[in-house]
Amino acid sequence: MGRWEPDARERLVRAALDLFCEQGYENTSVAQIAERAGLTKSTYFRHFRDKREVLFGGQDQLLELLTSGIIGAPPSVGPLAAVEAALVAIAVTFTEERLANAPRRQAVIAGTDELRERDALKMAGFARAMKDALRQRGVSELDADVAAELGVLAVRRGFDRWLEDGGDFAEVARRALEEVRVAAAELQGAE
Amino acid sequence: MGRWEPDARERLVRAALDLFCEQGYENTSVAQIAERAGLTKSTYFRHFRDKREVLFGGQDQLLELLTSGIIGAPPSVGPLAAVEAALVAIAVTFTEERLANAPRRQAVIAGTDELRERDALKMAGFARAMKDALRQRGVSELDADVAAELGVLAVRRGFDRWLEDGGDFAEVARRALEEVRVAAAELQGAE
DNA sequence: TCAAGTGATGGGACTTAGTCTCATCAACGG
DNA sequence: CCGTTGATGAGACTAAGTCCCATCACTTGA
Repeated sequence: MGRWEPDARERLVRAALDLFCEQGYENTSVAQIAERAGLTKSTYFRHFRDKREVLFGGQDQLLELLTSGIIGAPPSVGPLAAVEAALVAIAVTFTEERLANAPRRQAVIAGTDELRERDALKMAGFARAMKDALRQRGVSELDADVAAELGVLAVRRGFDRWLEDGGDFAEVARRALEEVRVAAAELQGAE
Repeated sequence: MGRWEPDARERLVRAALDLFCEQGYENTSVAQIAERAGLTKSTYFRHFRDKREVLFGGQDQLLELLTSGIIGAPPSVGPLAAVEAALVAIAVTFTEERLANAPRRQAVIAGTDELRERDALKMAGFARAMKDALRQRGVSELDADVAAELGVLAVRRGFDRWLEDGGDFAEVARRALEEVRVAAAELQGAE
């Protein structure tokens, strides 16, 4: 395991975020990112499959956590309770350090179509993972779809609130899901 | 309004879909698409902003239809009924001709991450449009979010069924929304 | 102590997406 | 018949992303 300066990957992430904030995503080249990290373009593409991905690292881990969170929930509980377990499961990745960088990261993503595209795909991946995991629990295709979609909505809303208020993501997400669940219920009769 | 061979845009769409099916999306270059359409790369990029967009034409129109469908719904009806009006409004774009090309188009999209990404962004755009339109009706931020997300889910599910069975999209989508609505209701107590 | 192996990196050639600018050509109005 | 307009062609250019090979740091085993 040869190594010169360690943490090449993290250095690339930091360099990218800094540059994107300083001069914008579009005005930043991969070569520039690599250079600031003390590396080259070749090395960049060994760590990230494209220019966007440097902002979306570690989301594969989230997929696994969501899946195992749902599958690991007690067999007796319903789909939404299983989704809640999934939200709690991913909370371990929402660390202080992540919170520190999140505002800048979100600002960059929000300002670039190319990045919002990647973000949308990641969210769709979350929904897909939760749906598949729910199906494994014997939940119907329709119920799994609805529960997963409400789950993703809760993640999005919970994340937004976490950005503002901080605190324990598990608790924030739990409240967001409850909120969404009640809204979905009350939507029924409202004419 | 000078014109040589008419319908350049449609020719590009057809050429692209054919080539993507014949040799795959990744193995097809924009220059190839343009050449088969009897045009050049320059002209291609005047009609579509990138290589992906040739498969997603006319979705701006859908945004307008969704928005006006929701805003134009009777003021007395609830969020989900307004969403239903939006689904009915977009049905005019789901023509026989579109149905004919849809299977091949879906197959290409499903097989390429880059295209699934664009698809996810479009769906997120639908949700955003519906949410904003609902907000204009005075619907709360939370309720608008939930109703819009359920609406997009209904569009997705309705579209899948329309691909298989054909028929009137308005009716199919209406049924899909009703289905989703009932599922969301029954999800509440299920333990 | 040194030689071979391994894994991460550097470097450069190459293809293609996408932008930009300028020339051209067909239709249309007067 | 001429000037304008709008769509196209052509080609230069930048940067993303791929590929291949050389190189260097570190490890392992004799």
